[in-house]
Amino acid sequence: MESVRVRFAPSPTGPLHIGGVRTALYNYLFAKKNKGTFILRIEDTDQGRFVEGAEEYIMQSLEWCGIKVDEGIKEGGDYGPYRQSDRKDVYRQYADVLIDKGDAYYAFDTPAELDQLRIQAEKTGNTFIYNSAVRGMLNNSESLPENKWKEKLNSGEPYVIRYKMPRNEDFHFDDVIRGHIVVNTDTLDDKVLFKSDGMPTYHLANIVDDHLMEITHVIRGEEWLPSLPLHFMLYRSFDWRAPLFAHLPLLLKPDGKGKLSKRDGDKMGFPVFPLFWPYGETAKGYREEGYYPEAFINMLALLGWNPGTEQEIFSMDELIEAFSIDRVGKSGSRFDPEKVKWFNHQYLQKRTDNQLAIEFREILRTKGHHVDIGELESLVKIVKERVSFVREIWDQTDFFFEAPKTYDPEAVRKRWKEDTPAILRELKSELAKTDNLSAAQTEAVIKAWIEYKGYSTGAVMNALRLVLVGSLRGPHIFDIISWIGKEETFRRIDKGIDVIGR
RNA sequence: GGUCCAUUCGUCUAGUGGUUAGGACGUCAGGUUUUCAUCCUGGUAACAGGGGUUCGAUUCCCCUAUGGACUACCA
Repeated sequence: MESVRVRFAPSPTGPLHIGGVRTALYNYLFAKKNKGTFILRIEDTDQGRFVEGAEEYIMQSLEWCGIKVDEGIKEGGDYGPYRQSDRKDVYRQYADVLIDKGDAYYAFDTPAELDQLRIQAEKTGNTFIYNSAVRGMLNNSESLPENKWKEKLNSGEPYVIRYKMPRNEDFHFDDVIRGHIVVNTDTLDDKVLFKSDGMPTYHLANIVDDHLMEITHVIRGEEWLPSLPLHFMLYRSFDWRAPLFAHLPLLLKPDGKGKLSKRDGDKMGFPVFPLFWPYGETAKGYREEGYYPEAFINMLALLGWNPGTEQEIFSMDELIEAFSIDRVGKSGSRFDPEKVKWFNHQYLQKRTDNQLAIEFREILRTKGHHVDIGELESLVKIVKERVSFVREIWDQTDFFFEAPKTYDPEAVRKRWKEDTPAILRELKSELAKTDNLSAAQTEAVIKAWIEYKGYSTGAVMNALRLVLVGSLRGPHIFDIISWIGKEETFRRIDKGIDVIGR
């Protein structure tokens, strides 16, 4: 049995967005599920759109996501080079093969001339298609006499090589996700295969490389579906066996219209990139926003694919095990930023207190607090289930580190009565009698005391919370007292009485 | 405009020629929590429309509508 080889083939024109990451992920899952090879090929045949740093960004993004490349620029492999600009020399000979076979030809039309034709066609409500219908009237080796076009060629006049799309043929082919598709070749055009700058276009480079790299399955975005007939046609012309194709549905904008684009992130307040992109127009990434790669990947995997069971939380290994291309949907998926947060919450709960303490310690440092890791573990334990992100731990625990500076006026109005200061002072002296202020011990002491005195539990507890936290929020009050200690508790009671007064 | 693709709760989706059309996110309500959040329980909400085929269509076919992709010497 032939081994599976798939490739993710982005073009380094900027940061990879989540749609691209998902394509990479599905390729990876498919490869690993089938004990195959995942290849990263950089398609940089358009020199004009090359963006510095993009290639490195792509590799780092995959790494952060836990998508491991088997063959690629950094990893090496037997089918390199893995960057198309480094393969420049291999493409021309294949274009020539097509010319020799009569399946391609030289064309000398300038971009300006073609633009003109398109504009003219548009005026009459038509679309200009460079194909068998007009080929003979244009400036190419099909229309010109042989001596004429050879002369142009020899004189160094710029030219492109175009594929000679057959006339009026119903062309049948299959897509793993879409099924059987039939297209009449008259609706297709004579695509440029080789550009005047000496570089191949996507179509040629892609087919040649997939063949040379022995790719068995092409899994890519749906935006390529319209050019699939051309690609199959090329395989036929070369007399190569075509790989299987699977076109993934697109990711759509959360608010409705159109496919998700790189600009949507900042516009709608959620990241569309895995990592921060520091060049040009800067854009935030999931990593910097505090998402775990496992959560990000889990969400992405389920956007357009489902396991057919009700399981939702998947590790990468579980995804590999469960993945199947037949369970990829046909329609576009609207990206929902809310659901990623939920996934992150799930993954955060699965982390150990020690891991979270280490992560939180970094944030604490930036706030100027240096706390023993053991203490942080006990703190994290108290609040972890309340948060979805590590950075939110600070929002839930700021009052553990800093006494309240202000007191929520609304809470004061509702919970601070005439006799509150006196009660709190009483409570203080009651607590002073105890040395052990564990949460359980504190709870026992306070509750017994409240009962003995016949006070209202709500009144005491809320007032106490108010002086300790500054507002009516946060975890159990006994946990707070236990963590900050007796002295700090007393200081806060005094300060609260002093500031709130009466 | 042309070509191709798609269409189940607001969103991601399961599903079947006969189901109370299932789950998750969100949302709402109740419970737990002396607070807030979490959590638990419950509710809300969908087969785009019209024709067929059929004893019966959400499911199969056609049309329409809507959405999307492509329509470059970009990928």
